[in-house]
Amino acid sequence: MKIATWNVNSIRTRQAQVVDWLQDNQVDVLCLQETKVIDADFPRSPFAELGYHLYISGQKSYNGVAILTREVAQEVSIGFSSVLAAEEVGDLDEQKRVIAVVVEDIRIINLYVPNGSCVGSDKYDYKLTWLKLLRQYICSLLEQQPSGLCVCGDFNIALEDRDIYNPKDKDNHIMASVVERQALQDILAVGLADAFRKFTSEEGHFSWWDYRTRAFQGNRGWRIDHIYLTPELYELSTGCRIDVSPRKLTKPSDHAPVIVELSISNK
DNA sequence: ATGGCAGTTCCTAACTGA
Repeated sequence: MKIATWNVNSIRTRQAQVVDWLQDNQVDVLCLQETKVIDADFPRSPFAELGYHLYISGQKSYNGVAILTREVAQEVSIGFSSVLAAEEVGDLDEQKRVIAVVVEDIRIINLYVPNGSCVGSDKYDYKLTWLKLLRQYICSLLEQQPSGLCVCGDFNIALEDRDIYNPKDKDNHIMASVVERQALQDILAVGLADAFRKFTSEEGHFSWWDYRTRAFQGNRGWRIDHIYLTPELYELSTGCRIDVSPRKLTKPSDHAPVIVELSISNK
């Protein structure tokens, strides 16, 4: 079973690239972030024609998440409020950043974590509040999913120095600050492990490169797109890689897809 | 040190992203 995550930075702009990628990479589940489109305008048919079922939660201009699955999902849940009480969630579901499905008894959670803008900004506070709620959300789902969780998406956090091309002086930098990293560590401590780092320990592997500085040409990137697995699934994972090839295309997303393979029989 | 690019809408300017 193959599960992939990809921040496409507008599904309407990237539609053809995603279709091509799906044809070349026969994944069972594809989690998309930053679809940037309301549900009514999501380009469903090109993906349906490839045989995928679509589960989407979008909004105008910003954010937006979607999951494409080969098999019909056993369950679909949108937002934190599908799991947590309304008073806990507050307004944190207004931005469409969370969608989950159950496939092969595995719950696959697709996240678009807030960027946070600058350390100390209102958006940074929002990111930290959001991450605290995410921990509650994952804790609740852990209890009800004995077969395991796959928590993936654009986390907008590089957890370790080896995940950044130039990690110097990043303690107060957005996506690498000490507080953000600790917030993510607190989430992982509930029982999640990084699939990518099971197979690759060296530095120099990234999933995002800034458009503005021609960062991709020099591989000046960050690894901020992650796939985290509960212990049983982690043991069943047989590979995890970042596919940089779509980043080389004309008009690419600034992110590359990440794919994990699990040794689970496909029905 | 600064700004660089790309996407969207309130579309030829302003915003958000990371």
